[in-house]
Amino acid sequence: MPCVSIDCVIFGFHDNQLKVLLLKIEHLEGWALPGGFIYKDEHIDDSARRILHERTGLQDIFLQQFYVFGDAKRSDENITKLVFEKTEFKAPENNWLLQRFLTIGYYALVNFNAVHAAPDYFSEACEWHDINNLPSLAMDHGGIIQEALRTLRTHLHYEPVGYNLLPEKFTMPELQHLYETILDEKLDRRNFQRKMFSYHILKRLKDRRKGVAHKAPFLYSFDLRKYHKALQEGLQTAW
Amino acid sequence: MPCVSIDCVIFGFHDNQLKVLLLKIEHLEGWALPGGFIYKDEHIDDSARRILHERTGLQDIFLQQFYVFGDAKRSDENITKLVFEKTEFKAPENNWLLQRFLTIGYYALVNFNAVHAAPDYFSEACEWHDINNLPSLAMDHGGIIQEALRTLRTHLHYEPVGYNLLPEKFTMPELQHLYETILDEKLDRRNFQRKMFSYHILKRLKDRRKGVAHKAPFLYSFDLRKYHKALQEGLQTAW
DNA sequence: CCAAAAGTGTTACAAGTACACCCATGT
DNA sequence: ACATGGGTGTACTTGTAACACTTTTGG
Repeated sequence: MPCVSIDCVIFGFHDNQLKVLLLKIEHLEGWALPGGFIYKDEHIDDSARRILHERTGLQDIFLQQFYVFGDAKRSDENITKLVFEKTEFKAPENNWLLQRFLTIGYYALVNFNAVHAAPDYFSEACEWHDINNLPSLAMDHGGIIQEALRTLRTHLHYEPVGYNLLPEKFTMPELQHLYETILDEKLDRRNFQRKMFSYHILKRLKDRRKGVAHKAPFLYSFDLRKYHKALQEGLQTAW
Repeated sequence: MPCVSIDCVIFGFHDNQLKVLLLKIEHLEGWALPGGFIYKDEHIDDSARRILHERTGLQDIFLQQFYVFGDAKRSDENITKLVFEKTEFKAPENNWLLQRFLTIGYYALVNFNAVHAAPDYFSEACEWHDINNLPSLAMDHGGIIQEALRTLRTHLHYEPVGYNLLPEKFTMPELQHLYETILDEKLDRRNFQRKMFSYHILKRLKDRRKGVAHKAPFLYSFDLRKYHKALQEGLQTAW
């Protein structure tokens, strides 16, 4: 479909830091969000899923539309246009690829360790970047990331989030670090645990994390049935 | 811009009922949301504002993007296509107007009494309909209205809303009815008032509503400075 | 044996909920 | 005079926030 693209803000969690997957495109200065176009007969959610799969190899990912970026001037430094200008590829005069564009923002939550980042034809690199230490970004992609983060923070108050970002088994402190990183604020250990328990979406496993310094913490995993129920119905209490 | 439209769900409040402004289009069975297209050099928010102004004569209205409807099959009964089929107007073969469409949903909150509904060239009528008694609707417009209502209900918990839907002066029971109508639930009179006061966005006026049966209620209006501050920062406490 | 992280419980305060009485007005 | 809706206050329950002690483990 002409004049509309999809851009995905793909969040991962690693080393207690929130990461975003970015592409370095040849002949272009800044980094860019993985994006793509909508096929003629495709639901836009399927387009986003397809783009995500191409880039990460992952399927069945938490993915959500969050905003349409429709400033008329946002295409002034259109990535496609710049690439065309610097390569042998030529687009027909007045082709829609060179014109003003809308982009639909989706954000995705993925398990960092399960991702195999795959640069595409036009990309030199596909890498994770720390949300607090982003490189210079093309077009309005910096703003798109900030808006995605804002949305994620809001959603954190109504929906369970950890399942998508953490490995299957995790400790309570790890879950807490995830929340603290997303919200960018310190939380009280004891109150956090009580709140999490109150959602009834966690299963405490028999074993503990071994081999780490200090007291071995319990391992947990999500009770997926209850987790998805909570996702649908929302968490009754906000933060 | 081809293949993308904007549809506005325009909410008004009248007779203690929540209303939506709908168009009856000639040669078309169902009613439709006021919608339109995006000019080449226009921010999509400006497009929405323009469409709203054309239909209601109003400016400076509360207007907010809430979702993109991108099901590939949603254009199977494309309004434009149907109108073309039944009139002398002809579009070129394979014109984008006949193809698959995305629509960006905006919702607007307007003062019912200030609106002068204006049917456009293709419309027989432009009328308010009770949200609980909607006529049959074209395409996926019924779903769009439901999603807008869902969004409005959610926003009601974080943002002040009344200013856009009520006349300048109003009583506390009127404000409460508005909230009850949007949320579709009864609220406690005393707790509602306390909560509203706690936001510090209301000014109690000197006079009361006269000429009604029973005890004359106070009139209030919003403290606009504080109201807008609350809009930006959000209301700290949810419901 | 000790520093550092993990597990657990209690108390104080704020917010939300439920509820009852008095007052003013038009009929 | 009275029915009806409007104005206000108080007790109870629930949720949130602050905080301290004990346990385990690797170094």
